[in-house]
Amino acid sequence: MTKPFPKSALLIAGPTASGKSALAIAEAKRRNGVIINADSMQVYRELRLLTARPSLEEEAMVPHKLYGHVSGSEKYSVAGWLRDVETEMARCWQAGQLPILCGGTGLYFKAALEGLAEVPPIDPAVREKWRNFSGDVHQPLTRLDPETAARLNPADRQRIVRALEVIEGTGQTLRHWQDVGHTTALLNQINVERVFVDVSREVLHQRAEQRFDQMMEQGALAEVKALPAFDPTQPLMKAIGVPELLAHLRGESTRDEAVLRAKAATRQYIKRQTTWWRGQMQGWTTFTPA
RNA sequence: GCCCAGAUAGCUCAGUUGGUAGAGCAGCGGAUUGAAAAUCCGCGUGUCGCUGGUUCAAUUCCGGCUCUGGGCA
Repeated sequence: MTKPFPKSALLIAGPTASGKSALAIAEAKRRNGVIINADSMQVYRELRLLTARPSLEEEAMVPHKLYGHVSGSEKYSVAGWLRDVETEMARCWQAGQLPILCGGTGLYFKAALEGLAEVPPIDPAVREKWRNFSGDVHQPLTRLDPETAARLNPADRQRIVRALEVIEGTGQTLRHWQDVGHTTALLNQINVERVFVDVSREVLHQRAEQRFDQMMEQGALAEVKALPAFDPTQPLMKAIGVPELLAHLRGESTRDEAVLRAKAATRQYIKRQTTWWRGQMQGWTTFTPA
């Protein structure tokens, strides 16, 4: 009887511009680690600059996975990410390396720690139908799935559309699938160390704004200009800076206005990330970089 | 120097026929299960430029001053 090799993982989360990547690199060097991206936007190939992906130099220092591995034309989401992470973690353990999940997307960490409802795949035609539906969507949901409709704010179109595609695509309510059970959490039975990089709001704002100025100097406009004509509903088209800079390129705002708006969007994102970890992610060790 | 306009929330502005004021944006708080850097909900944070006068009461009316635009010199 051989004792099973104790599997471990290190999770590094924190708001944007908190210094997660630097910590991840230091830990990866020290502990024979592989950095695995846990950020919903840094997966997109087309946006290295605007998503503040680790630089080529940084990527050369220690192994980095799931950065820029997805095309912006794909409909990537938490489910795809879970599949990809599972593969990468298995490879790490096989090679005797420590997986280090690093990123700022709360939902991704939550899904990895707690699992995800096992909703069967939904016919793309059904998804498209509701996503492109132009009228009120709350009414139809009230008819098809009154319980979920009552639960959701009538203005929360995105969640309503999801509930609609689930009830129509599977014949069961979203609530049903969520109650039936979750996938086994990826990090179940694994020795997990959770670190939340905590930096004061004031410093985050200052760093994020400075960082956006640097992005502009390094060619953020060119990056946006080079984007293929993706459907505006593709996730990467909503990455902070993309809508703002596109509006500027269309002549709808000055460069300065676009920069100010993108910086404001970054501050608002920092606030939502902070709220998420405050409310959803109890039990993380906080770490404040020197 | 003179004339005109303006001065109200962090910003851009609205408003009060005299009873201490409200929009957008910013900000702050919250929610969050296949788009999550998404999506949604909640919250005004104020010497109404300063200073006298009239008035029971002035941010509002009147005078003076300061500052900022614009015009005339």
